[in-house]
Formats: sequence, C-alpha cells, structure tokens
Amino acid sequence: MAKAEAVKKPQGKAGAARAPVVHEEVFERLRRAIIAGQLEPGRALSVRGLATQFGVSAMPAREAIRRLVALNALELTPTRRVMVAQMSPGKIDEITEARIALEPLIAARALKAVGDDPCAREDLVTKLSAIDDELDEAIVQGDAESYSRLNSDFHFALYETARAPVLLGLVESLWLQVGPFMRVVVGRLGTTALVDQHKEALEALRAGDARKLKSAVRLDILEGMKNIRGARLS
Amino acid sequence: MAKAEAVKKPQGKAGAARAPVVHEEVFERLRRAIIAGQLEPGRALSVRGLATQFGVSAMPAREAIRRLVALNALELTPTRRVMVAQMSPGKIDEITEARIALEPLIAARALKAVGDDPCAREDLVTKLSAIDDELDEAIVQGDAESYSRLNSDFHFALYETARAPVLLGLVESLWLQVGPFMRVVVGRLGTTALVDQHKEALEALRAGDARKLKSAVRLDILEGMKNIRGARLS
DNA sequence: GCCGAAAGAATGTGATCACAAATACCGTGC
DNA sequence: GCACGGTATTTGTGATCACATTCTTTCGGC
Repeated sequence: MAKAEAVKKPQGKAGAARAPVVHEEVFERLRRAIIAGQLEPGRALSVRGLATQFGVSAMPAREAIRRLVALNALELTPTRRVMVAQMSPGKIDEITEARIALEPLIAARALKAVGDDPCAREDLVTKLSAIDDELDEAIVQGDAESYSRLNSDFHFALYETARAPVLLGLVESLWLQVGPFMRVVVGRLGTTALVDQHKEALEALRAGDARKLKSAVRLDILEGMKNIRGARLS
Repeated sequence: MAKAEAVKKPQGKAGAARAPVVHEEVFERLRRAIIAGQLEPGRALSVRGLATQFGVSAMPAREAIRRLVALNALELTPTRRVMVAQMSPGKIDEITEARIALEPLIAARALKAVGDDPCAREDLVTKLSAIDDELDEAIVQGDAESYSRLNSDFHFALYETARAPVLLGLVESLWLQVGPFMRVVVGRLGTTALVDQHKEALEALRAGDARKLKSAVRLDILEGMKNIRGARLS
C-alpha cells in the first residue's frame, strides 16, 4: 500500500488560500476525468480501487467519492456501490433544460465582467480562440478524448471569467453528468460530424453583443445534447 | 465522549430500497435544519461536535459535512474549518438569478406531471393548500421557525411532483444556501411583513395554467429574495 | 450442459487512533 | 491596563481495523 508521499508544499500556485489536501487532489483529478469523459457511464468505482489507483489510503478516496455523489456525477446502486452516472431520456431532457436556463446566463455575466475593460475582453477572446484552434485540430485528427477535454475547457474558460461561483457550481454539476456521455457519443459518431457555435460565440464576445452570445451558447448546447439524445443509450 | 451505541438493527422502516445508513440520517437531519433556517449563517460546525450532538461517531458526521460542503450549504474557512455559508450581495444576485431560471421550470414540470390526471392535480392542490393554511397560521402567530419550514415544504411539495431529480437537486442546493438567511430575515422583519404568491400559484395549478404558475413562482422568488437583499448582512 | 448452492473475495460503513495545525486560554512582563 | 508568549485544547485529516453485506467464482447435483 503506497504511503502517499504526503505533499507538503504550501502551494503557491493560485491565490494562497488552500493547501492541496490529499482528498481534494483526488476529487479534482476524478472530477476532471469525469468531465473530460475519461470514465464511461456505468463504470464501477470502489473506495479501495480508487485508493490504490491514486496511491492513497481509503479515506481520501471515500471523501472524493462522497462529494461526486453529492454532485450527481456518481450514482449509488441500491446496494451502495458506486458507478459513473447512467443516462436516461428523462435525464437528458432535464439536463438540456437546465443547461439552457443557466449557461447563457453565466456567459452573459462573463461578458459583463470583462465588458468594462477592453483589454480584458481581448485577453479572454485570445485565450478562447487558442482553445478553439486546438479543438479544431482535435476534430480533424479525430481525437475524441482531446475534443471532450478541450470542449469543456472552452466553456469553462468562458464561464469562469464571470466570477459567479454559485452559478458555476450548478453548471459544473451538469457537466459532470453529461461528460461521460459526450465522450461516448463522440466516440461513436466520430469528431467530423460535430458542429459547435464557438466561432459565433467568439464573434459575439468581440462585438460585446450579449444577446448574440447567449444565443450561440444556447445553440451550442442544443446541438450537443441533440447528439446525446440521438445516440443509443446503453 | 459518547460511544455512539452502534445501532445494529437491520432497519425495516421505510420502503425497501435503502437502509437508512447512519451518515445519511445525519446528512438528512442537517440538511433539513439548514433549509428550515435553524442554523444561522456563519455558525461553526465541527466533526466531533456534530458527532456527539447526533450520538454517532466522527465518521458519519464527516461524510454528512462533506456532502453539504459539496452542495454549497456549508463553507470551508481557509483553515478548513466548517461553517454555515455566509451571504454576500453578489451571491444574492446569483442565487436570485438561478432560482428564477430554474424554479419556474420545475414548477411547470410539476403541473405537466399531474396534468393528465385531474385526480392527481386535485390531490396536489389539496396537499399544498393544507401546507399553505398552516403557513398562514404561522404568519399570524409570528412563528418564524415554522414559517421557514412550511415555506420550504410548500415549494418542495410542488417541485417534487415534477419527478425531475436533476432539476430538483439544483434547486435544493440553492435553497440550502438561502435557508439560513430567510430565517434571519424573517426573524428581523417579523412574519407579518411577509407576502408570498402561494395563493396565486394554487389558483394557477387548479386552472392548469402553466404560464400563470411560472409567473407566480417567479414573483414569489423575487419578493423573498428582495427581503434578503434588503436586510443587513452581518 | 445447466442451474443453484456454498465458499471465497471484495466492498461500504462505522469506529478509533495518530498527528499536525489552528484556536483558545492563561499567565507573565511591561 | 494591555499586549505578548507559551501552554493546553480543539479540530481536520489520514490511516487502519472490524464487521456485515454483496458480488464472484467454483463445484456439486440433476
């Protein structure tokens, strides 16, 4: 049983607030893996399995799992075993409805957050464009895994600039539920069939047009979720 | 230090699906307490404190706290201590925006869920009316605690009939964040100053008018959140 | 050959201990 | 009187053990 090499560094990366406690490290890595679609729906997880996989003891794995269950990213079987959440037609409808209700809002907030400062807006557009270029590259390469990761990177790079932690938390919970399916769908349909509204969103950002931005986000969601709905659900 | 008297009984109380494991019991009681506003914002919680208070060991308390932190109901200080989430003007705006985006949706889904069956609709109206009557009683009595509890009971009795677990989870997360403040505000303003749109919502339900129902929910949220915004934030 | 029961492994959950960090408390010094 | 410093307590976190339940595998019977 690996002893986990307790990372002690005071962590000078972000602000300064939090040291990377083990169970948060596990949670974050697992969270990213789920949003990026690296874990297929229905995939069974176990406390001890995760613990050995991450080289930690059972406790941090338990806490990470508990958090992800609370966020509806993981599901409990009637016997309390844990798996990556399954999808259902009803859930697709709900998630689509919720995403369309929330993501345009947070996108508009992001625009407003950088609206005062033209320099900040330029920075945001530059960052998003870079991600979108990589995204296009992943599409022509047919790299489904990179596509899933970059697509979420694009959206959350936009959403995070809104500095709206409550809304962001809700949206993250939704992405944690669609992530595994997006990945499965992309794997089946291939990347070439994918269309997104990222170019339109970028244009709206440059123009400072909130209405157009919200519309682009809305369409992007509708198209993405339509693919999920169209795919056969295991 | 109470030794927790390990409850061993196989527990055949509820339906049949899930045995009420200790940590879920703790979570549920804590969750209800927060939504009902029984814990004031900023109130410090500790693993061992909760454990002794509920007569259990530290482990179930830890898991319950972890879940509520994931739902943004509890907050972590920079030193990883736990408290009931604080409010801020920005958070009020976010929560208001999210509630208005989501709760009318789930209310309309509830109406649609009972729409086919006039008998079911009647049952729902009857149940909600009963709660609302108690609510009115609590208002004239000036019973702030009962008011908070019954107000959340009213909304969630409506929302739960929508059978939309994803949306419900999002809304619950939001209520977990407003609960403590609603209670504080009611305690300051008194119950007599309160206005809600429950009567209008019931009328819309009876008439099967989704548009009117959504409008009533929207107004109810706006009025409630306006009170919170108006109150001084400690 | 297939179904079912029994044995073995794996898993979730609760309890408890150890340790470091943070907080609270208290007394001393100025 | 008040600020400072040191001690004692509280607290979060990780680790490990015990136990009941569940899943898996295997073997025997028909």
